[in-house]
Amino acid sequence: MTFKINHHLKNSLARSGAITTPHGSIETPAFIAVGTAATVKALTPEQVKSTGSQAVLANTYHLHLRPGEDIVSKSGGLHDFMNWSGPTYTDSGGFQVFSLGEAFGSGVSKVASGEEVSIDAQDQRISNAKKAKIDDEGVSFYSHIDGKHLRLTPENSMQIQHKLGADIIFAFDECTSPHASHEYQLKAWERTHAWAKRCIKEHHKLSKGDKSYISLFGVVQGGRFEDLRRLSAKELAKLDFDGFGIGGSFNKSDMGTAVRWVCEELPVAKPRHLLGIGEPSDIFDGIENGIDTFDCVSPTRIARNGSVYTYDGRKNISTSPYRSSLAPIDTLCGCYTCENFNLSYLHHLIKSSEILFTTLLSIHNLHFITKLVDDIRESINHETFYQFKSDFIAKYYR
RNA sequence: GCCGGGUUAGCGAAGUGGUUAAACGCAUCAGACUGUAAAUCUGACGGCCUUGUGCCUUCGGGAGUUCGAAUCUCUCACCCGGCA
Repeated sequence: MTFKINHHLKNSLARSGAITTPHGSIETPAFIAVGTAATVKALTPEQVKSTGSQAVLANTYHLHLRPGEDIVSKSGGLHDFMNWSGPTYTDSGGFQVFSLGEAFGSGVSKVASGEEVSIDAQDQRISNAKKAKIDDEGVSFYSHIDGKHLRLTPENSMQIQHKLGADIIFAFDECTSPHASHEYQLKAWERTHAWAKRCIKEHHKLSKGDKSYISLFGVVQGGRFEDLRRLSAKELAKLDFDGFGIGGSFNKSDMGTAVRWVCEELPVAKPRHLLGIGEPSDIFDGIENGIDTFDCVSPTRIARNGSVYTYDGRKNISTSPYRSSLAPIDTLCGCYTCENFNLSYLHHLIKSSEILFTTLLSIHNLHFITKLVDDIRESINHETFYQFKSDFIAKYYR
């Protein structure tokens, strides 16, 4: 993998460039479609490509559970298995440490509401769940499919990811809650940092000296704390990573600042991926503060739940106002769905539980976000970023 | 015409003499969704308002038995079977 920067936006951390992998290039900034189980839900690879998506990110934990990395490997690896010829990423399973552990049943997700939730209340709600348990060696899970006891460590996360064979893989990390204390975040960071070193060692062993094949990104943690975020980035920067992911669960309000702290410490020449973030305002803030790539389930998930992005904001088109609308989702959108179907039809498909709606709305949402990031890239190249951002945000959040 | 079964919220349906009817589905109407336990989840769903520990209404219609009836009796209406 190589990374080349084309243009730095003046007075900003933002830049445009390209990541080149064995399976093709990614023009950055870029939005990476999420295909957790080796499929972007509801879409064929051709449809994914038609939305403008340049790469797909799959998940180590989920593919390890089902069908198992050996099956994927025997099919020729992730690319052949899912018939996606472009670049691929795999997440390490680190997020599942969080979503099946601390966040299990607590209502806390990638982005917290900002309301403080007491730890006692959280413990109460999740006390009866068989949640993931973290120790310094690794993490014990209980399969959400059959309850079987499983274990992920930095070493086996690397082994699994090498068998899956994505172009870019992530170090195994601990994603923490935004409600966690400084004391806990420090402890978690120390663990994640130790794991990072073990991931590099195992990755080198598995690569057998051929580093051009699979690239490894380290994951910055540190929660909401500036000192820990900077420390994490600075220390990871010293290690032999090909790029970096920025992880953790955020409060909406400190999304931009946390990213800036980190990107000010990371080496300029290596790509930075903001893990799991993808709302329009967050994408602008991330890019402005130095992010090159994003992945997020939001476009495809909200599509399956009846919501769409438009230049006038997010809308739930399963609601009654859209029952008889003859307009497309967005008159400014050039996606397959907007060019061929009106809202009354899409509303009807949703209300009838016709599975086609999941495909049509996913196409629209992926196209929308991908196009937005494409336009942002152009605005960086033309030094019109700030005007583009303020125009978009003013209309979107009006 | 006779015999039997039935009629509870927009629909289906629980409740079959004893707090305050309407559980549970579906439909409807909203809200949520950010490295996917998610085509999912949450809430509202007889009426009214001043939104409360509030008021009113309601088990096909009517009459009766009873301290007390959606529940038992009679009667009328309608629906579904069966037999003529």
